[in-house]
Amino acid sequence: MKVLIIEDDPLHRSYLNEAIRAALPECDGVLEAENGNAGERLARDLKSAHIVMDLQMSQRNGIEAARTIWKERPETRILFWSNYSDEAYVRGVSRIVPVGAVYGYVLKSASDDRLKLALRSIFIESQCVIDREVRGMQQKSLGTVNGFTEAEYEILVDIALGLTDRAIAQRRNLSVRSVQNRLQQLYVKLGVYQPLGSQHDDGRFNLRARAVAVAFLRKLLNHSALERAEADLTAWLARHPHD
Amino acid sequence: MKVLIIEDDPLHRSYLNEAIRAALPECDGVLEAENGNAGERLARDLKSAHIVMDLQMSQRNGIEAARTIWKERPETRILFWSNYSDEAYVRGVSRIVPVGAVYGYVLKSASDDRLKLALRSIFIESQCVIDREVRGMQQKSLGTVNGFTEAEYEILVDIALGLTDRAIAQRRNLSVRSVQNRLQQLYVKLGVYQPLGSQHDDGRFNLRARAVAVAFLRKLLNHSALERAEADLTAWLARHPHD
DNA sequence: CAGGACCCTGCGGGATCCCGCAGAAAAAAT
DNA sequence: ATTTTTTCTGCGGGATCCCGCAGGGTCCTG
Repeated sequence: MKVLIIEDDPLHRSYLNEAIRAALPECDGVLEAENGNAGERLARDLKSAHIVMDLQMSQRNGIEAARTIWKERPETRILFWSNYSDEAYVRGVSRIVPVGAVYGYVLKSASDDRLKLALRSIFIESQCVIDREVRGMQQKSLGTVNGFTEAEYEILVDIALGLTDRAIAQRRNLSVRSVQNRLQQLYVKLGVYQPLGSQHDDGRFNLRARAVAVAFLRKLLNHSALERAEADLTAWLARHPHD
Repeated sequence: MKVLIIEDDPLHRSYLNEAIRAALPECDGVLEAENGNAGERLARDLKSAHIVMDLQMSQRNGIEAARTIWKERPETRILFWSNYSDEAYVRGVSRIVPVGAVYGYVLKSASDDRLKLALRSIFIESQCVIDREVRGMQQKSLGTVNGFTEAEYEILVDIALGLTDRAIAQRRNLSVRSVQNRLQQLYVKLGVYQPLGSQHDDGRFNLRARAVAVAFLRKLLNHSALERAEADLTAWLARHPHD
Protein backbone atom coordinates (compact mmCIF):
# COMPACT_ATOMS: atom_id res chain seq x y z
CA MET A 1 0.00 0.00 0.00
CA LYS A 2 1.27 3.41 -0.98
CA VAL A 3 0.10 6.84 0.04
CA LEU A 4 0.38 10.01 -2.00
CA ILE A 5 0.51 13.42 -0.38
CA ILE A 6 -0.55 16.46 -2.41
CA GLU A 7 0.11 19.60 -0.42
CA ASP A 8 2.01 22.76 -1.24
CA ASP A 9 3.19 23.75 2.21
CA PRO A 10 6.45 21.93 3.01
CA LEU A 11 5.91 22.04 6.74
CA HIS A 12 2.50 20.50 6.47
CA ARG A 13 3.84 18.00 3.99
CA SER A 14 6.47 16.67 6.32
CA TYR A 15 4.06 16.66 9.21
CA LEU A 16 1.64 14.62 7.15
CA ASN A 17 4.37 12.27 6.09
CA GLU A 18 5.25 11.58 9.68
CA ALA A 19 1.65 11.17 10.72
CA ILE A 20 1.00 8.70 7.94
CA ARG A 21 4.00 6.57 8.78
CA ALA A 22 2.95 6.52 12.40
CA ALA A 23 -0.71 5.77 11.78
CA LEU A 24 -0.26 3.30 8.96
CA PRO A 25 2.72 1.06 9.70
CA GLU A 26 1.49 -1.37 7.02
CA CYS A 27 2.07 1.26 4.38
CA ASP A 28 5.21 0.78 2.33
CA GLY A 29 5.85 4.09 0.66
CA VAL A 30 4.83 7.72 0.97
CA LEU A 31 5.07 9.94 -2.07
CA GLU A 32 4.83 13.71 -2.09
CA ALA A 33 3.66 16.23 -4.65
CA GLU A 34 3.64 19.95 -4.13
CA ASN A 35 0.82 20.91 -6.41
CA GLY A 36 -2.22 19.55 -8.18
CA ASN A 37 -0.57 18.92 -11.50
CA ALA A 38 2.30 16.88 -10.11
CA GLY A 39 -0.21 15.09 -7.91
CA GLU A 40 -2.33 14.05 -10.86
CA ARG A 41 0.68 12.72 -12.71
CA LEU A 42 1.88 10.71 -9.75
CA ALA A 43 -1.60 9.35 -9.16
CA ARG A 44 -1.74 8.21 -12.75
CA ASP A 45 1.59 6.40 -12.50
CA LEU A 46 0.96 4.78 -9.17
CA LYS A 47 -2.12 2.77 -9.92
CA SER A 48 -3.95 2.22 -6.67
CA ALA A 49 -2.50 4.67 -4.22
CA HIS A 50 -4.36 6.30 -1.41
CA ILE A 51 -4.29 10.07 -1.43
CA VAL A 52 -4.20 12.84 1.15
CA MET A 53 -4.49 16.32 -0.29
CA ASP A 54 -5.00 19.93 0.53
CA LEU A 55 -7.62 22.02 -1.17
CA GLN A 56 -6.39 25.51 -1.99
CA MET A 57 -3.08 25.13 -3.78
CA SER A 58 -1.73 27.77 -6.03
CA GLN A 59 -0.78 25.78 -9.09
CA ARG A 60 -3.86 23.68 -9.54
CA ASN A 61 -6.47 23.60 -6.91
CA GLY A 62 -7.33 20.44 -4.98
CA ILE A 63 -10.86 20.07 -6.26
CA GLU A 64 -9.78 20.06 -9.86
CA ALA A 65 -7.06 17.55 -9.16
CA ALA A 66 -9.47 15.32 -7.26
CA ARG A 67 -11.98 15.48 -10.07
CA THR A 68 -9.59 14.28 -12.73
CA ILE A 69 -8.16 11.62 -10.43
CA TRP A 70 -11.60 10.31 -9.61
CA LYS A 71 -12.58 10.45 -13.24
CA GLU A 72 -9.75 8.12 -14.14
CA ARG A 73 -10.07 5.87 -11.11
CA PRO A 74 -13.32 6.39 -9.19
CA GLU A 75 -12.46 3.93 -6.42
CA THR A 76 -9.50 6.03 -5.28
CA ARG A 77 -9.70 6.97 -1.63
CA ILE A 78 -8.99 10.60 -0.93
CA LEU A 79 -8.66 12.40 2.35
CA PHE A 80 -9.07 16.13 2.04
CA TRP A 81 -7.07 17.95 4.67
CA SER A 82 -7.90 21.60 4.59
CA ASN A 83 -7.64 24.77 6.62
CA TYR A 84 -11.19 25.85 6.06
CA SER A 85 -14.69 24.53 5.94
CA ASP A 86 -15.96 27.21 3.58
CA GLU A 87 -19.29 26.30 2.14
CA ALA A 88 -17.75 26.74 -1.27
CA TYR A 89 -15.21 24.03 -0.62
CA VAL A 90 -17.66 21.64 0.97
CA ARG A 91 -20.07 22.06 -1.89
CA GLY A 92 -17.28 21.75 -4.40
CA VAL A 93 -16.15 18.47 -2.92
CA SER A 94 -19.54 16.87 -2.56
CA ARG A 95 -20.23 17.83 -6.14
CA ILE A 96 -17.41 15.67 -7.48
CA VAL A 97 -17.31 12.65 -5.18
CA PRO A 98 -18.33 9.56 -7.15
CA VAL A 99 -21.20 7.41 -5.87
CA GLY A 100 -20.03 4.95 -3.28
CA ALA A 101 -16.56 6.42 -3.08
CA VAL A 102 -14.67 6.42 0.20
CA TYR A 103 -13.34 9.80 1.18
CA GLY A 104 -12.72 12.07 4.14
CA TYR A 105 -12.60 15.74 5.01
CA VAL A 106 -10.75 16.77 8.13
CA LEU A 107 -9.60 20.21 9.12
CA LYS A 108 -6.00 21.08 9.75
CA SER A 109 -7.01 22.43 13.12
CA ALA A 110 -7.96 18.91 14.19
CA SER A 111 -5.81 17.11 16.71
CA ASP A 112 -3.09 14.66 15.88
CA ASP A 113 -5.21 11.77 17.01
CA ARG A 114 -8.17 12.76 14.92
CA LEU A 115 -6.01 12.89 11.84
CA LYS A 116 -4.48 9.49 12.50
CA LEU A 117 -7.85 7.99 13.27
CA ALA A 118 -9.21 9.36 10.04
CA LEU A 119 -6.30 7.92 8.12
CA ARG A 120 -6.96 4.45 9.49
CA SER A 121 -10.72 4.70 9.06
CA ILE A 122 -10.53 5.66 5.44
CA PHE A 123 -7.62 3.66 4.16
CA ILE A 124 -8.05 0.52 6.28
CA GLU A 125 -11.66 0.36 7.32
CA SER A 126 -13.03 1.85 4.10
CA GLN A 127 -15.14 4.24 6.05
CA CYS A 128 -15.91 7.87 5.27
CA VAL A 129 -14.81 10.41 7.84
CA ILE A 130 -16.12 13.94 7.81
CA ASP A 131 -15.22 16.44 10.50
CA ARG A 132 -18.05 17.63 12.72
CA GLU A 133 -17.69 21.18 11.55
CA VAL A 134 -17.61 20.21 7.90
CA ARG A 135 -20.58 17.92 8.37
CA GLY A 136 -22.48 20.80 9.90
CA MET A 137 -21.68 22.93 6.91
CA GLN A 138 -22.80 20.15 4.60
CA GLN A 139 -26.17 19.92 6.28
CA LYS A 140 -26.68 23.64 6.29
CA SER A 141 -25.71 23.65 2.66
CA LEU A 142 -28.11 20.90 1.64
CA GLY A 143 -30.94 21.36 4.11
CA THR A 144 -33.95 23.30 2.92
CA VAL A 145 -33.51 25.84 5.70
CA ASN A 146 -31.00 28.40 4.59
CA GLY A 147 -29.86 25.89 2.00
CA PHE A 148 -29.33 26.65 -1.62
CA THR A 149 -30.75 24.73 -4.50
CA GLU A 150 -28.45 23.71 -7.26
CA ALA A 151 -30.31 26.16 -9.46
CA GLU A 152 -29.82 28.98 -7.02
CA TYR A 153 -26.16 28.27 -6.58
CA GLU A 154 -25.75 28.09 -10.31
CA ILE A 155 -27.25 31.49 -10.88
CA LEU A 156 -25.27 32.93 -8.01
CA VAL A 157 -22.10 31.84 -9.74
CA ASP A 158 -23.32 33.29 -12.99
CA ILE A 159 -23.88 36.75 -11.62
CA ALA A 160 -20.63 36.55 -9.68
CA LEU A 161 -18.92 36.02 -13.02
CA GLY A 162 -20.57 39.17 -14.27
CA LEU A 163 -22.94 37.67 -16.81
CA THR A 164 -26.01 39.50 -18.07
CA ASP A 165 -29.49 38.15 -17.56
CA ARG A 166 -29.61 37.47 -21.25
CA ALA A 167 -26.32 35.62 -21.26
CA ILE A 168 -27.40 33.50 -18.32
CA ALA A 169 -30.63 32.71 -20.10
CA GLN A 170 -28.72 31.48 -23.14
CA ARG A 171 -26.30 29.49 -21.08
CA ARG A 172 -28.88 27.77 -18.92
CA ASN A 173 -31.54 27.42 -21.59
CA LEU A 174 -34.07 29.61 -19.89
CA SER A 175 -36.06 32.68 -20.72
CA VAL A 176 -34.82 35.97 -19.39
CA ARG A 177 -37.80 36.19 -17.09
CA SER A 178 -37.02 32.85 -15.49
CA VAL A 179 -33.52 33.97 -14.83
CA GLN A 180 -34.90 37.01 -13.07
CA ASN A 181 -37.22 34.84 -11.04
CA ARG A 182 -34.34 32.77 -9.83
CA LEU A 183 -32.45 35.91 -9.02
CA GLN A 184 -35.32 37.07 -6.92
CA GLN A 185 -35.32 33.81 -4.98
CA LEU A 186 -31.62 34.18 -4.48
CA TYR A 187 -31.98 37.71 -3.17
CA VAL A 188 -34.55 36.55 -0.67
CA LYS A 189 -32.44 33.69 0.59
CA LEU A 190 -29.38 35.87 0.94
CA GLY A 191 -31.36 38.37 2.93
CA VAL A 192 -30.63 41.08 0.42
CA TYR A 193 -34.17 41.80 -0.62
CA GLN A 194 -36.05 44.66 1.02
CA PRO A 195 -39.79 44.38 0.58
CA LEU A 196 -40.68 48.00 -0.10
CA GLY A 197 -42.14 48.41 3.37
CA SER A 198 -38.90 49.27 5.11
CA GLN A 199 -37.40 52.02 3.08
CA HIS A 200 -34.64 52.76 5.50
CA ASP A 201 -31.99 51.03 3.45
CA ASP A 202 -33.78 51.57 0.21
CA GLY A 203 -31.70 52.49 -2.75
CA ARG A 204 -28.41 51.96 -1.01
CA PHE A 205 -27.69 48.59 -2.51
CA ASN A 206 -27.51 47.21 -5.98
CA LEU A 207 -29.10 43.85 -5.37
CA ARG A 208 -27.09 41.97 -7.94
CA ALA A 209 -23.75 43.22 -6.71
CA ARG A 210 -24.79 43.00 -3.09
CA ALA A 211 -25.76 39.37 -3.48
CA VAL A 212 -22.29 38.55 -4.69
CA ALA A 213 -20.77 40.47 -1.82
CA VAL A 214 -22.67 38.68 0.90
CA ALA A 215 -22.05 35.35 -0.81
CA PHE A 216 -18.35 36.04 -0.55
CA LEU A 217 -18.60 37.25 3.01
CA ARG A 218 -20.48 34.10 3.97
CA LYS A 219 -17.89 32.04 2.13
CA LEU A 220 -20.54 30.64 -0.09
CA LEU A 221 -18.16 31.64 -2.83
CA ASN A 222 -14.42 31.88 -2.66
CA HIS A 223 -11.52 32.47 -4.96
CA SER A 224 -11.05 28.93 -6.16
CA ALA A 225 -14.74 28.42 -6.80
CA LEU A 226 -14.71 31.57 -8.88
CA GLU A 227 -11.66 30.41 -10.76
CA ARG A 228 -13.26 27.11 -11.63
CA ALA A 229 -16.42 28.86 -12.72
CA GLU A 230 -14.44 31.26 -14.88
CA ALA A 231 -12.71 28.36 -16.59
CA ASP A 232 -16.04 26.69 -17.31
CA LEU A 233 -17.38 29.96 -18.61
CA THR A 234 -14.59 30.59 -21.08
CA ALA A 235 -14.95 27.03 -22.33
CA TRP A 236 -18.64 27.64 -22.87
CA LEU A 237 -18.00 30.96 -24.55
CA ALA A 238 -15.66 29.25 -26.97
CA ARG A 239 -18.35 26.73 -27.88
CA HIS A 240 -20.98 29.44 -28.30
CA PRO A 241 -19.47 32.16 -30.42
CA HIS A 242 -21.40 35.42 -30.21
CA ASP A 243 -24.77 34.07 -31.37
CA MET B 1 14.45 42.02 23.59
CA LYS B 2 11.26 40.03 23.18
CA VAL B 3 9.56 38.76 20.07
CA LEU B 4 5.85 38.16 19.64
CA ILE B 5 4.51 35.65 17.14
CA ILE B 6 0.97 36.05 15.87
CA GLU B 7 0.06 33.08 13.71
CA ASP B 8 -2.86 30.70 13.80
CA ASP B 9 -1.23 27.60 12.37
CA PRO B 10 0.51 25.67 15.18
CA LEU B 11 3.04 24.07 12.86
CA HIS B 12 4.08 27.39 11.43
CA ARG B 13 4.11 28.86 14.89
CA SER B 14 6.59 26.38 16.26
CA TYR B 15 8.69 26.61 13.14
CA LEU B 16 8.83 30.37 13.53
CA ASN B 17 9.68 30.04 17.18
CA GLU B 18 12.64 27.86 16.35
CA ALA B 19 13.79 30.10 13.54
CA ILE B 20 13.66 33.16 15.78
CA ARG B 21 15.66 31.56 18.53
CA ALA B 22 18.23 30.46 16.00
CA ALA B 23 18.49 33.75 14.17
CA LEU B 24 18.31 36.05 17.18
CA PRO B 25 20.29 34.54 20.06
CA GLU B 26 20.22 37.93 21.80
CA CYS B 27 16.48 37.66 22.16
CA ASP B 28 15.29 36.68 25.61
CA GLY B 29 11.73 35.57 25.18
CA VAL B 30 9.40 34.47 22.42
CA LEU B 31 5.68 34.85 22.97
CA GLU B 32 2.97 33.29 20.85
CA ALA B 33 -0.56 34.30 20.04
CA GLU B 34 -2.88 32.31 17.84
CA ASN B 35 -5.06 35.10 16.53
CA GLY B 36 -5.19 38.81 16.01
CA ASN B 37 -7.10 39.64 19.16
CA ALA B 38 -4.77 37.81 21.49
CA GLY B 39 -1.87 39.30 19.59
CA GLU B 40 -3.08 42.85 20.12
CA ARG B 41 -3.51 42.23 23.81
CA LEU B 42 -0.07 40.77 24.21
CA ALA B 43 1.45 43.59 22.20
CA ARG B 44 -0.22 46.09 24.51
CA ASP B 45 1.13 44.39 27.62
CA LEU B 46 4.63 43.86 26.34
CA LYS B 47 5.68 47.39 25.62
CA SER B 48 8.41 47.28 23.02
CA ALA B 49 8.26 43.84 21.52
CA HIS B 50 9.10 42.97 17.97
CA ILE B 51 6.38 41.19 16.07
CA VAL B 52 6.17 38.50 13.42
CA MET B 53 2.68 37.87 12.12
CA ASP B 54 0.67 36.13 9.52
CA LEU B 55 -1.92 37.94 7.47
CA GLN B 56 -5.05 35.86 6.92
CA MET B 57 -6.13 34.57 10.30
CA SER B 58 -9.65 33.55 11.01
CA GLN B 59 -10.36 35.39 14.24
CA ARG B 60 -9.03 38.80 13.43
CA ASN B 61 -7.05 39.35 10.34
CA GLY B 62 -3.43 40.43 10.41
CA ILE B 63 -3.90 43.80 8.79
CA GLU B 64 -6.43 44.90 11.36
CA ALA B 65 -4.23 43.75 14.19
CA ALA B 66 -1.23 45.52 12.72
CA ARG B 67 -3.21 48.72 12.30
CA THR B 68 -4.26 48.92 15.93
CA ILE B 69 -0.82 47.92 17.14
CA TRP B 70 0.82 50.58 15.02
CA LYS B 71 -1.77 53.10 16.10
CA GLU B 72 -0.81 52.60 19.71
CA ARG B 73 2.90 52.30 19.13
CA PRO B 74 4.01 53.40 15.65
CA GLU B 75 7.64 52.48 16.14
CA THR B 76 6.82 48.79 16.51
CA ARG B 77 8.67 46.63 14.06
CA ILE B 78 6.52 44.09 12.31
CA LEU B 79 7.50 41.31 9.97
CA PHE B 80 4.58 40.04 7.90
CA TRP B 81 5.03 36.40 7.02
CA SER B 82 2.37 35.35 4.59
CA ASN B 83 1.48 32.65 2.11
CA TYR B 84 0.46 34.99 -0.62
CA SER B 85 1.45 38.19 -2.30
CA ASP B 86 -2.08 39.12 -3.36
CA GLU B 87 -2.26 42.69 -4.48
CA ALA B 88 -5.03 43.14 -1.94
CA TYR B 89 -2.69 42.22 0.90
CA VAL B 90 0.22 44.25 -0.36
CA ARG B 91 -1.97 47.28 -0.80
CA GLY B 92 -3.59 46.72 2.55
CA VAL B 93 -0.24 46.64 4.28
CA SER B 94 1.29 49.64 2.59
CA ARG B 95 -1.87 51.53 3.41
CA ILE B 96 -1.35 51.18 7.15
CA VAL B 97 2.41 51.32 7.62
CA PRO B 98 3.30 54.52 9.53
CA VAL B 99 5.83 56.90 8.02
CA GLY B 100 9.36 55.85 8.81
CA ALA B 101 8.32 52.56 10.33
CA VAL B 102 10.51 49.51 9.97
CA TYR B 103 8.72 46.48 8.65
CA GLY B 104 9.10 43.46 6.42
CA TYR B 105 7.06 41.24 4.15
CA VAL B 106 8.39 37.80 3.34
CA LEU B 107 6.56 34.86 1.86
CA LYS B 108 6.23 31.55 3.60
CA SER B 109 7.64 29.90 0.51
CA ALA B 110 10.95 31.66 1.13
CA SER B 111 13.90 29.63 2.29
CA ASP B 112 14.99 29.22 5.87
CA ASP B 113 17.94 31.50 5.32
CA ARG B 114 15.90 34.27 3.80
CA LEU B 115 13.60 34.26 6.78
CA LYS B 116 16.43 34.37 9.27
CA LEU B 117 18.18 37.08 7.33
CA ALA B 118 15.02 39.11 7.29
CA LEU B 119 14.61 38.69 11.04
CA ARG B 120 18.09 40.05 11.68
CA SER B 121 17.75 42.86 9.15
CA ILE B 122 14.53 44.16 10.60
CA PHE B 123 14.98 43.66 14.30
CA ILE B 124 18.72 44.31 14.58
CA GLU B 125 19.70 46.45 11.62
CA SER B 126 16.44 48.43 11.52
CA GLN B 127 16.16 47.81 7.84
CA CYS B 128 13.04 47.10 5.81
CA VAL B 129 12.94 43.81 3.96
CA ILE B 130 10.42 43.14 1.25
CA ASP B 131 10.44 39.94 -0.79
CA ARG B 132 11.22 40.29 -4.46
CA GLU B 133 7.85 38.99 -5.48
CA VAL B 134 6.03 41.28 -3.09
CA ARG B 135 8.10 44.23 -4.20
CA GLY B 136 7.16 43.47 -7.78
CA MET B 137 3.52 43.46 -6.81
CA GLN B 138 3.98 46.75 -5.01
CA GLN B 139 5.43 48.40 -8.06
CA LYS B 140 2.77 47.05 -10.35
CA SER B 141 0.22 48.26 -7.85
CA LEU B 142 1.60 51.78 -7.61
CA GLY B 143 3.04 52.29 -11.09
CA THR B 144 0.90 54.21 -13.54
CA VAL B 145 0.90 51.28 -15.95
CA ASN B 146 -1.79 48.88 -14.91
CA GLY B 147 -1.73 50.57 -11.53
CA PHE B 148 -4.79 51.70 -9.69
CA THR B 149 -5.33 55.12 -8.22
CA GLU B 150 -6.57 55.35 -4.69
CA ALA B 151 -9.79 56.72 -6.12
CA GLU B 152 -10.19 53.80 -8.47
CA TYR B 153 -9.48 51.26 -5.83
CA GLU B 154 -11.94 52.96 -3.54
CA ILE B 155 -14.75 52.79 -6.03
CA LEU B 156 -13.88 49.22 -6.86
CA VAL B 157 -14.39 48.33 -3.24
CA ASP B 158 -17.64 50.22 -3.17
CA ILE B 159 -19.19 48.34 -6.04
CA ALA B 160 -17.81 45.08 -4.69
CA LEU B 161 -19.78 45.79 -1.54
CA GLY B 162 -22.87 46.20 -3.65
CA LEU B 163 -23.45 49.91 -3.23
CA THR B 164 -25.55 51.95 -5.62
CA ASP B 165 -24.10 54.82 -7.58
CA ARG B 166 -26.12 57.13 -5.44
CA ALA B 167 -24.91 55.61 -2.21
CA ILE B 168 -21.31 55.83 -3.38
CA ALA B 169 -21.85 59.45 -4.29
CA GLN B 170 -23.12 60.23 -0.78
CA ARG B 171 -20.34 58.32 0.87
CA ARG B 172 -17.52 59.87 -1.13
CA ASN B 173 -19.01 63.32 -1.45
CA LEU B 174 -19.36 63.27 -5.19
CA SER B 175 -22.10 63.72 -7.71
CA VAL B 176 -23.60 60.64 -9.22
CA ARG B 177 -22.11 61.48 -12.56
CA SER B 178 -18.61 61.63 -11.14
CA VAL B 179 -19.06 58.25 -9.63
CA GLN B 180 -20.03 56.96 -13.03
CA ASN B 181 -16.97 58.58 -14.55
CA ARG B 182 -14.73 56.79 -12.11
CA LEU B 183 -16.52 53.59 -12.82
CA GLN B 184 -15.82 54.03 -16.48
CA GLN B 185 -12.13 54.53 -15.80
CA LEU B 186 -12.16 51.43 -13.69
CA TYR B 187 -13.80 49.40 -16.42
CA VAL B 188 -11.15 50.48 -18.86
CA LYS B 189 -8.28 49.63 -16.58
CA LEU B 190 -9.72 46.25 -15.77
CA GLY B 191 -10.12 45.51 -19.45
CA VAL B 192 -13.84 45.05 -19.07
CA TYR B 193 -14.97 47.84 -21.33
CA GLN B 194 -15.89 47.09 -24.93
CA PRO B 195 -15.81 50.16 -27.15
CA LEU B 196 -18.94 49.56 -29.24
CA GLY B 197 -16.88 48.63 -32.28
CA SER B 198 -16.36 45.00 -31.38
CA GLN B 199 -19.78 43.73 -30.63
CA HIS B 200 -18.76 40.11 -30.43
CA ASP B 201 -18.91 40.01 -26.66
CA ASP B 202 -21.50 42.68 -26.51
CA GLY B 203 -24.26 42.24 -24.03
CA ARG B 204 -22.75 39.19 -22.40
CA PHE B 205 -21.36 40.99 -19.40
CA ASN B 206 -22.77 43.27 -16.79
CA LEU B 207 -19.87 45.66 -16.47
CA ARG B 208 -20.33 46.38 -12.80
CA ALA B 209 -20.50 42.75 -11.78
CA ARG B 210 -17.81 41.74 -14.23
CA ALA B 211 -15.41 44.29 -12.83
CA VAL B 212 -15.77 42.77 -9.40
CA ALA B 213 -15.25 39.31 -10.81
CA VAL B 214 -11.99 40.12 -12.58
CA ALA B 215 -10.79 42.06 -9.57
CA PHE B 216 -11.23 38.93 -7.50
CA LEU B 217 -9.64 36.73 -10.10
CA ARG B 218 -6.63 39.03 -10.26
CA LYS B 219 -6.51 39.05 -6.48
CA LEU B 220 -6.93 42.75 -6.45
CA LEU B 221 -9.63 41.98 -3.95
CA ASN B 222 -9.82 39.08 -1.58
CA HIS B 223 -11.92 37.90 1.28
CA SER B 224 -10.20 39.80 4.04
CA ALA B 225 -10.15 43.03 2.08
CA LEU B 226 -13.86 42.65 1.54
CA GLU B 227 -14.42 41.95 5.20
CA ARG B 228 -12.56 45.06 6.23
CA ALA B 229 -14.48 47.12 3.72
CA GLU B 230 -17.76 45.70 4.96
CA ALA B 231 -16.89 46.66 8.51
CA ASP B 232 -16.06 50.21 7.44
CA LEU B 233 -19.28 50.37 5.49
CA THR B 234 -21.53 49.32 8.36
CA ALA B 235 -19.80 51.87 10.57
CA TRP B 236 -20.49 54.54 7.99
CA LEU B 237 -24.07 53.43 7.58
CA ALA B 238 -24.57 53.78 11.32
CA ARG B 239 -23.28 57.34 11.21
CA HIS B 240 -25.45 58.26 8.22
CA PRO B 241 -28.92 57.03 8.98
CA HIS B 242 -31.07 56.83 5.87
CA ASP B 243 -31.06 60.56 5.06
C1' DC C 1 -60.35 14.11 -12.69
C1' DA C 2 -60.08 18.27 -9.94
C1' DG C 3 -57.25 20.70 -7.13
C1' DG C 4 -52.93 22.40 -5.59
C1' DA C 5 -47.96 23.42 -5.61
C1' DC C 6 -44.42 24.37 -8.41
C1' DC C 7 -41.66 26.33 -12.28
C1' DC C 8 -41.40 28.65 -16.81
C1' DT C 9 -42.85 32.40 -19.72
C1' DG C 10 -44.41 37.10 -21.79
C1' DC C 11 -45.78 41.90 -20.79
C1' DG C 12 -45.13 46.22 -18.91
C1' DG C 13 -43.36 49.91 -16.17
C1' DG C 14 -40.36 52.21 -12.93
C1' DA C 15 -35.63 52.45 -11.25
C1' DT C 16 -30.95 51.95 -12.23
C1' DC C 17 -27.02 51.72 -14.94
C1' DC C 18 -23.87 52.97 -18.91
C1' DC C 19 -22.05 56.65 -21.30
C1' DG C 20 -21.51 60.53 -25.04
C1' DC C 21 -21.64 65.49 -24.99
C1' DA C 22 -20.33 69.84 -23.14
C1' DG C 23 -19.62 73.39 -19.83
C1' DA C 24 -17.53 74.69 -15.09
C1' DA C 25 -14.13 74.23 -11.68
C1' DA C 26 -9.71 72.83 -9.99
C1' DA C 27 -4.94 71.43 -10.52
C1' DA C 28 -0.74 71.30 -12.98
C1' DA C 29 2.33 72.92 -16.35
C1' DT C 30 4.36 76.54 -19.18
C1' DA D 1 -0.84 84.87 -15.67
C1' DT D 2 -2.14 81.99 -19.27
C1' DT D 3 -2.44 77.69 -21.19
C1' DT D 4 -3.05 72.86 -20.72
C1' DT D 5 -4.69 69.01 -18.47
C1' DT D 6 -7.47 66.81 -15.35
C1' DT D 7 -11.57 66.33 -12.67
C1' DC D 8 -16.28 67.37 -11.48
C1' DT D 9 -20.93 68.25 -12.84
C1' DG D 10 -25.69 68.32 -15.34
C1' DC D 11 -28.46 66.57 -19.21
C1' DG D 12 -30.36 63.11 -21.92
C1' DG D 13 -31.23 58.73 -23.94
C1' DG D 14 -30.75 53.82 -24.68
C1' DA D 15 -29.92 49.42 -22.41
C1' DT D 16 -30.37 46.79 -18.45
C1' DC D 17 -32.22 45.44 -14.20
C1' DC D 18 -35.97 44.58 -10.73
C1' DC D 19 -40.34 42.83 -10.14
C1' DG D 20 -45.73 42.60 -9.94
C1' DC D 21 -49.24 40.41 -12.66
C1' DA D 22 -51.26 36.81 -15.24
C1' DG D 23 -51.37 32.74 -18.12
C1' DG D 24 -49.62 28.10 -19.21
C1' DG D 25 -47.22 24.07 -18.53
C1' DT D 26 -45.61 19.73 -15.27
C1' DC D 27 -45.95 16.82 -11.32
C1' DC D 28 -47.89 15.38 -7.48
C1' DT D 29 -51.98 14.23 -4.15
C1' DG D 30 -56.50 13.33 -2.82
